[in-house]
Amino acid sequence: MAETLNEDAKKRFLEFLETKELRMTGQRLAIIDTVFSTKEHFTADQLVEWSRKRDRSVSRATVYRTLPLLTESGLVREMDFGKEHKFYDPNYADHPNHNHIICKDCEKIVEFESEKIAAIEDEIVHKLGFSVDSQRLQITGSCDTLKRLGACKHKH
Amino acid sequence: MAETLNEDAKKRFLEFLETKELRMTGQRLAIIDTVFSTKEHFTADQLVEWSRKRDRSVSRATVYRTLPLLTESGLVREMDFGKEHKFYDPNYADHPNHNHIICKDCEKIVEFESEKIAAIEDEIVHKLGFSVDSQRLQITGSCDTLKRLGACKHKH
DNA sequence: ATCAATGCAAATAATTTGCAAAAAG
DNA sequence: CTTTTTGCAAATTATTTGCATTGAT
Repeated sequence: MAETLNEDAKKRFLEFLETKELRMTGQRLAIIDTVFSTKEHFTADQLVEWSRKRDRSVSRATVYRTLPLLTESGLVREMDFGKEHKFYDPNYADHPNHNHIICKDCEKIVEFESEKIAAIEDEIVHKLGFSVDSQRLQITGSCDTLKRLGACKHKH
Repeated sequence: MAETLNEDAKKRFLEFLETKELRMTGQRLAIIDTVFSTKEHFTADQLVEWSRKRDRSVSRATVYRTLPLLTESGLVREMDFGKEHKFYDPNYADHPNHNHIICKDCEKIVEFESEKIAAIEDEIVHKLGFSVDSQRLQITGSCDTLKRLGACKHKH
């Protein structure tokens, strides 16, 4: 979980805060560093827990107040995989157009990109009189193990 | 709002209920007829309201207990457009693979299908060791009016 | 100094659930 | 008759908010 900090993403978020004339605080820093030190999808609750390891004073309220800033910046995206909680994906700084494939059984998630799909989308959307801002593509299916063994629940 | 009943979708849902050995009740019928008489996306709350026009005894609890049956049948899909409420899309009986493009300003939604996208998805997903069960593609962008006039909020 | 940001605890709002009564098969 | 389904009202749970205080600039 404690991977290397994505310096670029962090820098871009700090610029975003500056542009909006928002202040840097210890709590925000702890949250930001947490978010950009993982490539995992996380829930609001996990973000509270992890951020508190960096700064014990981070409150749930501040996390909930920071999440909209993160999504507004475009560096993090809110994802609904049909589970009880929303998930947040911190990988949009590096891969602004990536998609998700989720195993219906074990819930393993793989991210992938496709120029081809993006191009076709663009074409269709233009014909419909729109232009594209952002897209999200989620595929649900069966992973290898599920196909092979008929089950794969709870990890590989 | 009161369009023609989608008889096929209704029939398929009744079969689904039978398979699961669930009983037909007046309330369920009112809800089902409501769902398959519109092509609009609706919220749980709207479904309560509309169903009550057919049968005043339909309670909120029953609607909430019926929605999971509808989604489980695959004839209706839960959609998250990033708004406060979830939406339900009753058009999956006729178009099991359709996608959505949403205007970021007026929130106009257009549904579209693409064989090409489906084929590429399939190819990529196979390479990743998965097979496709279902997919959801949501594009956010600007509609014609928004592009032309710089604004289009609240309808056209 | 000034005003934004915070933690806390209370409020909100969608959804879920326990239970006794009603209705389906 | 038996078992499911219902409405009601209370419970649950994620998220939001008011407010007095703290902290950034």
